[in-house]
Order: sequence, then C-alpha cells, then structure tokens
Amino acid sequence: MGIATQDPGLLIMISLASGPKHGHAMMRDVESFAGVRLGPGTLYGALTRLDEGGLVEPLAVEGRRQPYRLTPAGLTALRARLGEIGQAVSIGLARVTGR
Amino acid sequence: MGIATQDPGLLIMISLASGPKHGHAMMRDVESFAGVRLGPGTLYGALTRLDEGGLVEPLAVEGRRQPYRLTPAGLTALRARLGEIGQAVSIGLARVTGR
DNA sequence: GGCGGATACTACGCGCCACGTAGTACGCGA
DNA sequence: TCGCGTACTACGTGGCGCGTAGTATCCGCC
Repeated sequence: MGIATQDPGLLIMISLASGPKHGHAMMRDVESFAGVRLGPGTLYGALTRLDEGGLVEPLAVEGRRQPYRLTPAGLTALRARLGEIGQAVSIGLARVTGR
Repeated sequence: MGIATQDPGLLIMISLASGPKHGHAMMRDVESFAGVRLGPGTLYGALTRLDEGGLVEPLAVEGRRQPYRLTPAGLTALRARLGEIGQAVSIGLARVTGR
C-alpha cells in the first residue's frame, strides 16, 4: 500500500521530476521512493492520460523504450499539487498527534 | 492521494481527527482546511465505505444529524497513511525545487 | 545456438467509486 | 408562510485503477 493504491498520475509526475524516463524506469523509481508497485495497465494508462492532458510529453523513441518528460505545465501543476497535498497532510498530522 | 485531493475518504478521516462530526460539518471542515468541496454523493458514499471498513463508526443520531468518529483502527490507518504520503510529497518537493 | 530470464511494452476487460443531480424534510427568521 | 440554510437520501454514469494476458526484444550462459 502506500500512497498506495491510488493516483498513479501523481507518482509518475514525481518520478519524472528527477528527469525524463521511460515507462519501465518509472515503475522501478516509483517502487523505490514510494514502495508502490504499479502494474503495466495502471502505469501506461495513467501515462497516456497525462500526455493527453498536456502534463507530460513523449521524447524520441529509443529502441523499445518510449521516454517521457514533464512539460512546463506539468511541472507547474505538480508543484501546485504537492503544495496543496503537503498542507493537508501537515494539518492532518497536527491533528493526529495532538490528542 | 489526491494524494490527493481526489480521495474523499482521506479528507474525511483528517476532518474526524479533530473530533466527531456529522456529515455536513465534515463538508464545511474539509472545504476550510483543504479547499475541496465534496458533494453529498461523494461524501456520504465515502463515509459509508469507511464505516464498512471499520475506520469510522456512527454515534447516536442527533435529530437529523448522524455524527461519526474515527475508530482506533481508523486513527492508526490515518497516521500510517499520512506518514507515507508525507514522505512521498517531501521527496517530490525536493525534486521540483532542486532544478 | 537455443534457452531462460529480464526488459519494455500493448491490449483488454472488470468493477469500484468519484461526482453530479435530484429529491426529501426539518428548522428558523422576517 | 415564504424562502433560505441545513442535513441528508437516492440514483445513475463515466472514468480509471488494477490485474491478466500477450508480444517482442535483448542478454548472457552453457
């Protein structure tokens, strides 16, 4: 579990924030930093949606690999999202620890 | 999760972490601390699922109001969840700021 | 040189749930 | 008594998370 079973799109974007990667590399990265194993259906489905939403974009194919990177809009969206989530989480942590 | 903000269950649990509340009060609380407005279908649906999962439990009805509170299991789950999300978010923030 | 395993995807389908809309009912102030 | 806010219940729909299966390539290794 982990952030577990939800929002693969966010995990993918965090992964791409450290540089362009192809699908399989994102799987490994996400698993290493969040402990979440995304199946292929989950990962590539979310990746396609992020692409359609203009948050990530494909780079030139490298053999069997299709690399992606964050678009400027994606980076902006990620920052905003992380800020909002971080705020909600810190409020939550304050509430669960102060009792 | 939203890490998200698309996880009404998490928002509800954070709301209940500050004390028992009835549905409508959670709506207001969630909107105030997360800026997310949950519609009735979203809120009560998620609340029912949390109840079925043993994470929250209903208290005695007060007129038209049905209050809920976190169960011990719910509090434990919330703490764990917030910790995991917080870690992923801090990693993400480090990545988006260090470039 | 063929065999097995890791890599890197594509394809497909099921089921849950986020979300909106509509409807019900009570209470309160003017 | 009319309207407005409160507090829900009921219901339908589409999206997407997730698993499974299939395809193809590349790399040793004996």
